Amino acid sequence: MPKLGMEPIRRDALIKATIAEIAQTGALEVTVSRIARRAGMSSALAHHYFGSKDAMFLAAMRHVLSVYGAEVRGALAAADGPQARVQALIRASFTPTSFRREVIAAWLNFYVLAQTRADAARLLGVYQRRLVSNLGHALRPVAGARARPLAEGVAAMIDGVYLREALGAGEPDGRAAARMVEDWLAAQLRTA
Amino acid sequence: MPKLGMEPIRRDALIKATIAEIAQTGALEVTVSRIARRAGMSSALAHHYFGSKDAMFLAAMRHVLSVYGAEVRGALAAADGPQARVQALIRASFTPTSFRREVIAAWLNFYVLAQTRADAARLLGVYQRRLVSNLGHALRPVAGARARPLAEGVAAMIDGVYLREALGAGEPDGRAAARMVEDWLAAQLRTA
DNA sequence: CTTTGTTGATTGACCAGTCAATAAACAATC
DNA sequence: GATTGTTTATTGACTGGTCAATCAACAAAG
Repeated sequence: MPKLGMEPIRRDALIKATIAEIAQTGALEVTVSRIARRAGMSSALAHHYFGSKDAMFLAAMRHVLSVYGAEVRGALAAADGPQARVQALIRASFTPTSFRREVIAAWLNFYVLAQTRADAARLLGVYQRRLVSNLGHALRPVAGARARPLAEGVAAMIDGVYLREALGAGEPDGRAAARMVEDWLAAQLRTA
Repeated sequence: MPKLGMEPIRRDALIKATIAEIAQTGALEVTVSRIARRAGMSSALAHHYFGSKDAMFLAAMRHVLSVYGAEVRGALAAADGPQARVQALIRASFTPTSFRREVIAAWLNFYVLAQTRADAARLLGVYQRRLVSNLGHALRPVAGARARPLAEGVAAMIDGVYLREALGAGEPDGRAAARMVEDWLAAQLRTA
């Protein structure tokens, strides 16, 4: 039965199962056994590949963050000019890939984890600062000295819209969410 | 040793200890024993008064939400005129009472809890809708038909600023946070 | 002596992590 | 191409510990 080269497949399955399990049962009740069962293997194998439950959490976080990071880079590469770059950054946070119940739930749990776990906080901080930095640079040609505070406002707005969608009843609407942030930013830019 | 009339005192101590413990150790590792010890009693007594761990969580949530609700009502009562009411609503979310690391941490954990626990979601939903509703009514005289979408934007902004402060390194600065939301709203109102 | 407050001890369940054992795939040697 | 050994994949069974919840018993106050 055992086939070689299973490691990457198993790791991937476990990471996805971890995210799914966290989203479904909440971080309070996730167990290695449940994750492993969802990923179609024994809990012993999960330990074999990740060593500990904590390591699995961290790996899952890194996965979510790297997917998001890739999306941002892709959108930036395709953007032409300052306005387009700002728009790309905002919309990248609300693409169908990232803006799904499951992924949103993962982000929420990562926020909570980052409150007490230093490594999680560090990981999250990197991405948060990068977003503000990216926004700041993109806004510089348009807003000059106001670029930095504006970038922080946009970042806050993105997070806030994220939250409300995560907790709202209906299906998350990425297009509407992005438009909201863009509208608010546009109004800011129109005021001297 | 036993003194009569201890129930309200014990309940209060347990609720506060629950919040403190969640903030300190994170929702993943809270145990009834730790909470009870922090509140100065045995775990058996904690069960005696609340019946279950879940009930303690819910009671703690209700406490945080009721404190916040009282603050909002107080601010609204003292406000005169539409602008003052909007300002009061925004600032009430960032008073020193509510805008402390510990309370922020509690809110974050409640958000996560609300993803999987129906009663928590219901409780949170009531307060979220009330905030948007309050903001909408206060904005009506100033913004007319735009009041509702503006209210949703302000609410999102409040949540977002909350989040970023909760995860930032420095001490939360409520005054600056409130000013930021007010500035963004002012810019929105200045555009037809 | 009943009500209220309080705890130590106990229980039953569960969980993270370990380990020994098995089985396939691969590789080298004869 | 048969033999032998090595690596990788995989699991069932086990362990040490912890936790939520229960209970019996005790102490004060009315």
